[in-house]
Amino acid sequence: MKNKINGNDTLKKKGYFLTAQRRLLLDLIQNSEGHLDVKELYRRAVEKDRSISQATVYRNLNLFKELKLVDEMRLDGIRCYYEIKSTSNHQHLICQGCGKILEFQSPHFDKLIEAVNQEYGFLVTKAELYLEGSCGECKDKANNS
Amino acid sequence: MKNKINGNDTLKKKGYFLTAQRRLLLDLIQNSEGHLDVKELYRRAVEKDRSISQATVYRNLNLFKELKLVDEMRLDGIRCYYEIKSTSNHQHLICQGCGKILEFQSPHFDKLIEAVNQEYGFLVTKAELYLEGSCGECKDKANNS
DNA sequence: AAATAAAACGATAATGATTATCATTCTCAT
DNA sequence: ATGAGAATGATAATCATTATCGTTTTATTT
Repeated sequence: MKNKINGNDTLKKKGYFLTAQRRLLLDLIQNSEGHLDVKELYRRAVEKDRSISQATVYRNLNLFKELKLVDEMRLDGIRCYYEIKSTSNHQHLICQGCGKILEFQSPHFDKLIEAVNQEYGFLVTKAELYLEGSCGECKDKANNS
Repeated sequence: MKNKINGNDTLKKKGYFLTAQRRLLLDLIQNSEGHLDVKELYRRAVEKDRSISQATVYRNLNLFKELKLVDEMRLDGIRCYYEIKSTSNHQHLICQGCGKILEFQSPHFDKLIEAVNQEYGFLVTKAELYLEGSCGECKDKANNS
């Protein structure tokens, strides 16, 4: 699986250099299952490039955010998670039992955004939903104990 | 407006002391318009009690959270805001233009929670929606410039 | 291919928010 | 009033993130 991201093009088009570090980071984010936080991304980056710096990870995540190449979401109180920007605007469920992160989509969400716009005259540019609770398995476990 | 919070009772019932500092903090949170962050809460607390410590503010906010006396929400990437736990589960809009925080309610939100439960077997215990954008006024301002 | 200026890098110091520590002070049941 | 445990104030420690700075890359121009 090669780097299919248009990120490389986007960087150049906007006048940024396409460095080895940036290519590596975009690659890792794209090819990761699930959701990466800064620490985990750095860990994986170091495996491939022993000399890469944490500062570079932070710097470039901010750049990617700016260029809308990645989405940032705050899934627990502390850490941010990153994923390649996708067209489907799914939201996330965090299970407090096992820490699993589920993704979901719902027409209600879009209707909600619409309603906010119509009823309050508020133009939404970023929407992030944080739902915390128990996934099916953990719910059952709690009941059986 | 006196301290009508059942927090005082809750504290005692759970075996915590009802200290002057705790009373003050609950009072400030309850009687504040809008949304307080730690810094602002501390500022206001110091006005009333010159010797209160930041640590006490953090400590007790965590306690209040634990006892479900206050709600914590992360309205920008950095700060948390606190408000007395209310029965109406409203959500928040943050205007990027003027920083204003609006509250809103929508039946779509409850439907969303329901859908998550039914479709994914996920039991939601905490829901927080972060909507960022432009309020009516700031939207107009942007259009006229 | 060598020279160049701007951009990006690595290492690390600095910052800002939050938590932990500890000696002292309160709280409240006795 | 007294004493044991809880809470506080002051401050050090931690953790994530940002800023700084000297060096190295990058892409372009000779």
